[in-house]
Amino acid sequence: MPRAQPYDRDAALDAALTLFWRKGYYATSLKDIEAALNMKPGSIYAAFNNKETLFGLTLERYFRKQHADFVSTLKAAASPLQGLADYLRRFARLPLDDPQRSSCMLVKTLLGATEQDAKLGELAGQYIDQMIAEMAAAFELAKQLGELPGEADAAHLARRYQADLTALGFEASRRISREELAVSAEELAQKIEAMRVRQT
Amino acid sequence: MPRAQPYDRDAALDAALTLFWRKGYYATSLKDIEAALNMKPGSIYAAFNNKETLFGLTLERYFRKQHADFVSTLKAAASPLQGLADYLRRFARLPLDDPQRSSCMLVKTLLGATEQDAKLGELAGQYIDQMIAEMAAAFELAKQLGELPGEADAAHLARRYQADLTALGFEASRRISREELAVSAEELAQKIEAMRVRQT
DNA sequence: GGGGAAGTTGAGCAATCACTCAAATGTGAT
DNA sequence: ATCACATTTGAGTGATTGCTCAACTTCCCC
Repeated sequence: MPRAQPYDRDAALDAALTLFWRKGYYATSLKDIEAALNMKPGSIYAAFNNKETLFGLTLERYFRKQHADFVSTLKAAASPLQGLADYLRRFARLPLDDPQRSSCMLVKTLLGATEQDAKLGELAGQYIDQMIAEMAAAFELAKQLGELPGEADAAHLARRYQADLTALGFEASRRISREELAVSAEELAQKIEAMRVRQT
Repeated sequence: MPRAQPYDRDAALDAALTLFWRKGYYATSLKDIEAALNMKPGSIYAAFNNKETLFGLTLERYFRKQHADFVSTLKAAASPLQGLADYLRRFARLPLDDPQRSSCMLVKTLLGATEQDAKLGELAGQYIDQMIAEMAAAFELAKQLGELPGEADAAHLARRYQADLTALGFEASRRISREELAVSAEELAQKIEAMRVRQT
């Protein structure tokens, strides 16, 4: 008896995102996907071409969310450096069962990718580079606004910032209390704020 | 025509370690293992029980190496804090094609583990905790030697140190120049050294 | 109300997965 | 020499993998 209700692409991609984020590309089987999307194989392939393409779509979706989140946090802040510090502190406020605490999907994908299908790893790497570029833009803006000294290396600061974020995400993925995580986030945030030149 | 030369357990485990480190647990097939160890399936199962056990053995092997490396670096240093700083700087000196640059195997395993076989993830987590405990012992020793102030939180410092190390390893896994990596490592190392109280 | 177009279905494809075991053979004690 | 034991072999196990497709149902336009 074919022809159930047509699928909801947004809902399906969200479900796939949750699944892939949690289990990773290799450990997720099409059976898992069928169950999570409530779709039969034929429909899945008609809609998303194949497993790899579907994963790519979810990765892009994840990136867009993270990117939008980062940008909106920066815009809401009083200054670039303040926004960067705020973004770090937000990590500590995430509830223990928040999916965000299960480590960044881009990092997991990059680390889990093998050379045999390097596409996914490269894709994740590109998205991470885009995030870093966005961070570098924030540091650059801070320079232009006089928040940072003129000799500051925005590109380097951005790479370090992203690495700190990765490390914080890794800490969060361990069994750690919110208080401990908050202390770590606070330290990193203050390190950012301490870079601000005295506005004499 | 059976019965080739008997296998060399150490060499086999080293080969398996390299393979698993590079590709991860799920993406590594028994075909890959057969080729890397130059053993047929029967021999592999006679020697290592199954794939999961073999992976566990390689993970332990990896941990032992990392642990021994850390401990010897600390012992060679003039003081605990100096040793911790040295260990960070060693990262930057690794050649670009060193397997160590492809991110810590424990971290990769922890992030790649799913709940369906959580054993491997838990195992990796335990080894990481042991590394953190070793780091905490170093910070504690630094306190007792008067290198650190009495109110320093060794456990917290160790967790942050490990997170920094993870972040550095992640930076190293990206396509990054040795110089850039050296700058990051130097920053982290100086952060450690800056904690030293003035020996008046 | 007739007829494509679009889309879902689910059985089943070849390939691969982790894994097994009877047969073959080298090894060491007698 | 002989024999029991230990160990490797590799074809082959059933299960699962990612994926295909003919059949079918619903929708929309005429």
